[in-house]
Amino acid sequence: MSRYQEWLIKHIEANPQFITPARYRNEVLSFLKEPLEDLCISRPTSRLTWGIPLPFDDNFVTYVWFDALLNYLTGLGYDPDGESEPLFNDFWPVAEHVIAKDILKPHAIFWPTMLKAMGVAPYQRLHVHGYWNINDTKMSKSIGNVVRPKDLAADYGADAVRYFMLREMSFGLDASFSPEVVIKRYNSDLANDLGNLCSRTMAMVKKFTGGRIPEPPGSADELDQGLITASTGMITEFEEHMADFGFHLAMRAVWEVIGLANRYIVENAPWELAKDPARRPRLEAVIYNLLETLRLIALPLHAVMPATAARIFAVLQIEAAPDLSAQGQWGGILRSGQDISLRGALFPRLDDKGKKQETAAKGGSAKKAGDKGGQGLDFAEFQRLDLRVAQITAAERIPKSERLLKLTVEVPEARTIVAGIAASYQPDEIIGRQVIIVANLKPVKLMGVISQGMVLAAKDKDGRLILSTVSDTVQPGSKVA
RNA sequence: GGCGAUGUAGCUCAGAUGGUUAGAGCAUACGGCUCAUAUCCGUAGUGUCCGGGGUUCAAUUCCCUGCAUCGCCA
Repeated sequence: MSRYQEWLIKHIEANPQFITPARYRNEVLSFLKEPLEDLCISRPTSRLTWGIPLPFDDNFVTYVWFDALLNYLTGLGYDPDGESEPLFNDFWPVAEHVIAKDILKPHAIFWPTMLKAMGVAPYQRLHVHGYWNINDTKMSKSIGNVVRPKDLAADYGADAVRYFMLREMSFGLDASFSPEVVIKRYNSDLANDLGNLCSRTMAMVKKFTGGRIPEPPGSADELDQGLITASTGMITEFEEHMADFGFHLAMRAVWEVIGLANRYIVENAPWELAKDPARRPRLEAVIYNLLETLRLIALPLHAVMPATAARIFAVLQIEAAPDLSAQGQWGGILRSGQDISLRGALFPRLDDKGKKQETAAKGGSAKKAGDKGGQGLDFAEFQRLDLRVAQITAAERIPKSERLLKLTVEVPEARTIVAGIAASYQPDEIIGRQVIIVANLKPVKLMGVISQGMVLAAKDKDGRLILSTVSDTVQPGSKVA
């Protein structure tokens, strides 16, 4: 790889957009300041039971980081002898990679190097995103705090979920998911801002302009001009941010116009204009401008919230397929005189409780089993317990607490568990021990430390706690059942 | 242990090639409107810009170091 190090540095420097966001570009460049070592692409079959057999040696396989790139190439019909299929020639030159931050190195360094060595051009760009945390803890199958997109869509609607995902995460950084955050975003951005803007605008159409789209005004005052400039500017801003994978910024750009439109209503107070017949032309101009703004808002939203955008277009009686460049200008599309109306809210407000559902950690049927109680434990219920052998790798007292120790255990991934055993054990005497833990308890915060599980212990008659364990050493993380 | 990213208002994030009063949204408080999904608009804030050292006339912004979180590697 060292042979291509200089080339790669130059390529990244010459193409600032090659790796985005820029923080990851910097990360790669600083990694490349050190000499690149060659990597071994094979593993002996004695160590790796899976993998792709190497054609020239039965005792070795190759595996993901090397093999995956080859699949991308051959999947498109790449041929090393230059006889690649049209698919490859069409798609490879415009390919962009989207990855999580943990596999930055293979995609930013190993693969471009491999491609260069093969004489194949690198992909256009590499986009790096962070992780979704769940209630401030890692999403993990062993903790069981997994969020299922289908459940979310059922709870909030696919459009709302799509919006949330793109708006809440600053692309590149980690983000935090919780039902509370979703509901907050939903209510403030979708219900209050966008939904209510549509609602109040359409109500005024009904009340003040006979349910019809008014004629476009012949002139624009300062307020109108501000709205026009902002709305049309939003289209290009949206396109730029989307192209850069700045999804949250793209969303923000749209919401700035939504906010502006809400202000425009207050500043013009159509309900006042409606009281004076002489100001009828101004009233109609204001309504028209609002409808036109709604149309322009729905245009970029089509990419993110297709159903919502379609509904707005339907309300405005626009039949043409959404097209940013063809319809992104102010005016000329709404058909004056058309009867229009909106029935129902775009995004009915959610109350904190009503819609709030435990999306994490609970299997539906198991939840039922838990309700029975009292009559003894049925087997399904028992099966919900995830008991595992954990190896203690670190232990320390939690300041100001008499009972609590903060343990780091391997199951086999590292976890922090707060255990109330400080009265019975010194931290260093338990390091290295194996204990049995409940691995799928909901994380809780104890004395400011998040505990991901619970250590089982027996209580002696004098109140001393004796740690549970297994009778022989086993692999950390082994299930107890 | 090594490399790196991140650390800015209660929360999520912007931002400045170093230079007068550091920003936005949400949350909070108060005020206003009534077209609207108890929605909207306005006003008000608060910040040792992670800690410590250094360079400088001047650092939150540059350098060093420490701490915390996350990722990669060993």
